[in-house]
Amino acid sequence: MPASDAKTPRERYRAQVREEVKARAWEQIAGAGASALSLNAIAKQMGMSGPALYRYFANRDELITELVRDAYRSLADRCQEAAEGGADLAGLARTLREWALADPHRYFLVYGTPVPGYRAPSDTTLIASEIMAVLLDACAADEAPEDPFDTHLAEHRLWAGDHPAPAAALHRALRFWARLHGVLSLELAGHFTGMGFDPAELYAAETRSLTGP
Amino acid sequence: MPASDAKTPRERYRAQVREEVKARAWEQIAGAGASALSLNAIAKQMGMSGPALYRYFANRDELITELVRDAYRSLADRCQEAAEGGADLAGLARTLREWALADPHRYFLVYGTPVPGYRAPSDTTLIASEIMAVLLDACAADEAPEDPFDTHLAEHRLWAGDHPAPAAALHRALRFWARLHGVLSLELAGHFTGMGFDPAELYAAETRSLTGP
DNA sequence: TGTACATCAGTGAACGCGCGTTCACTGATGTAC
DNA sequence: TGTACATCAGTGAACGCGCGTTCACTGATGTAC
Repeated sequence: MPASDAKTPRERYRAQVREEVKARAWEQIAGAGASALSLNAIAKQMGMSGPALYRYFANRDELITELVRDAYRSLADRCQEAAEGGADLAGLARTLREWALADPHRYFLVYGTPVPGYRAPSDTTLIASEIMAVLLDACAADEAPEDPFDTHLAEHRLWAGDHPAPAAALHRALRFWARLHGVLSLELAGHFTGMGFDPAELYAAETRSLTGP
Repeated sequence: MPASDAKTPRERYRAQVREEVKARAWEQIAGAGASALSLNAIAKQMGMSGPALYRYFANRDELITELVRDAYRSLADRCQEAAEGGADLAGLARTLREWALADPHRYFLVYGTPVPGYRAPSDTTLIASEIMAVLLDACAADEAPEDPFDTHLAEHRLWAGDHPAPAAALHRALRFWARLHGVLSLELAGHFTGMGFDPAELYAAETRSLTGP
């Protein structure tokens, strides 16, 4: 029997059920947050008994891990697509915002308050650095004035791996994350509700501050 | 009997126990997050039976509300002290960071992922606007170049109440929140760990971006 | 093509746990005469 | 100063709930000869 990607019907079925479990899990997270995620509740919603899920996930933590991985993966994919489509920093900023607004709980699962008692798997770091690479490419294409922080980064650039971007570009990348994340998480956590201005405008202004003169 | 602030021994005792309950609650939040807060566990830790706490708090939600209020209050106080001490924007930025680092969970309770199923009481809005007023004072003292977002803010400044700050100052205030919050929440959620650079330096760089040329 | 066997999905009962909350109660502390 | 009464802190038992997880099992689906 040669090595093959062809899936047996059983494998296909397994994958299908796993996907449905994850879909229900997202619905549940959307309703009550990640810490309220319950295997029993998901099973009930799918018309199965609780223990049945243990055929598909070793335990609750493995399910959460899978969700975090998927969330991260989807952001990385969106960023790479955007970059291949020729997006600049402003384009990446738009991509990030669209991704975040499309599903705030997915955003929070990755960038929000850490889920108590949950330890992220190490391979999410890999995905994070994929995203960072896309961002650094976009940052390296631009020029920025010198800043004291640049000299700090010039000596602390391990996190950039072997990416050839100059320190000023690293700084731009961090600025990108911090500024956009600042607007997004305040907005998604509801801190702008009732204030009357349009968060999208603030997001746009912060985006300009990254790419402007 | 004239109206009086003098507390009876019983009142003093009640206040004392309430404070200890809250202190234990913070310890618990520090360990497992706000959504894992348990009245029974707090009671046990204090050497009392579970129902005893219902003498002091109507229910779990009231306790959380009290914690949120206290957290907000303490930040507002720190900001006002700083402002009275003549702090400028950079000084306020330092105050915010010190407050956040002193107790990350307290920070998250206010600015982090919303606690599922919990609705913040309306009077926290009042405290939030106290903080905003301090910030606007500091922002009004400075000048900044025109930005398209300023014109948006000029027509959406209800959130600033009757504060006389010009639109550019409102913009600076929002920038202050968004940029500093961006660094802080990424840092506190652990997204910079292992990257090798010093988050305090990034925070400082972002602070400069608020007050610089 | 049919039969014998292995694999695997799903069930139902059970375990032990901790939760928020109520209730009727005891005992100590304060108040009024 | 002493006695009678009201107030209130705290207890222990109980209710109903849902959780994650294990276990022995049934029954259907696939595989090998």
